[in-house]
Amino acid sequence: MSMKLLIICGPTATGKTDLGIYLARKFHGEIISADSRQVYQKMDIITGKDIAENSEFIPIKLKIANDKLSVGYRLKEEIPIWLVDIAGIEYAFNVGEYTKIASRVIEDISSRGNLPIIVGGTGLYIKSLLYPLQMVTIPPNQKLRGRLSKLDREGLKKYLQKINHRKWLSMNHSDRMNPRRLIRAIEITLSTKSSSSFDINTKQYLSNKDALIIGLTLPKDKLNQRIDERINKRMNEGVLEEAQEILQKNPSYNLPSLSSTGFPQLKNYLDGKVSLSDTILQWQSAEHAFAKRQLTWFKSMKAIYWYDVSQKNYLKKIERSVKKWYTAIRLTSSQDN
RNA sequence: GGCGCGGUGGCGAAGUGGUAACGCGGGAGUCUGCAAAACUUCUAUCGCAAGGGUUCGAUUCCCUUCCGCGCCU
Repeated sequence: MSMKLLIICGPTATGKTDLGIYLARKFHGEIISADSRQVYQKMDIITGKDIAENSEFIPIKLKIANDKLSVGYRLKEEIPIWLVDIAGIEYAFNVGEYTKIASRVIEDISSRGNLPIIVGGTGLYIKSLLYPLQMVTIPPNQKLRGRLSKLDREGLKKYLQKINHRKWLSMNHSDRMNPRRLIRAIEITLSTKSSSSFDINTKQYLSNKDALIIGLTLPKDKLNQRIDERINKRMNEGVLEEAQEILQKNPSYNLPSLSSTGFPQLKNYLDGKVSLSDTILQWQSAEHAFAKRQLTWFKSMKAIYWYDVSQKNYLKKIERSVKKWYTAIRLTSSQDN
């Protein structure tokens, strides 16, 4: 038997979570968030978690590498949403950890006879679940990164060319100009040389997967309009207070969590550098740009079935095709089992 | 009415007698452990308010007009 996995992706503000809950209710599903920012605790408003505050976090014991992370779920309308609020703001969460944890959770849900539904807008996280074997699982080396971050682009380039010229040649123009990518490339070649720390236990858990990928989208102007409305809503819900509180507790600003869209803008306002109306405008256009990047990422995933959320019957259409997929017995691959 | 300053791409903003920095915004992309990140690339081609003049050549100098801002009466 192949394992069924439903995936809902798309840019922000298209109603992915609502759809997830709707489908979860129909098909005995549980949601696994694929969102690189909603993994952080406390950032409820700015990150748009949209889960009632009184919904408790229910931890689950799973054998995972890191004890700083608490794996678990929160309920929204009685549907579990996994992998939200699992890390502290000061923690640098990353794809590798996501892949490991999420795959365990998927197995867990599946083994209980429920349908795992991945919901999120972080394209890389979703990709990492679909093609886990290709993901090189070498953990970040903070010390090395610290040292390398002192080099400029030329320095990084020369270093990489020296230790792994083949890798350099394989990179495209954009990546060659990208310090982070250069550092990562160096990190990988050094670590592969020194030790055999390849962590291949990501398993082939999805090698016999049967995934249906649904993409939610909107015409550009409508999408931007929704984004703007959402930001206004967050302002009314008190993002400023939330941001203030976070800033007071986390003086170090180069945390991944604090690079979330909106945060730098709000920080500028709180520091008295920008007016409130400008802050909102800046946040809006940052969010528009983010949505655009999400869209270009998802555009390249050919397996996605797209639905325009502004169309009338999209819900029914989705439900119908999910039902068809979910109840079908997979015949294509006889190697399963 | 008089005097002064200014009118440059969607916005902000440099600049020069030989034909337009930069920032924002916008478009198109990259992507295998920071991905709501980081990075690449494109984005004024009868052009620099309008008209006239000087000049081999003016966005840049001169004159006039229009518009904006400030001050004065």
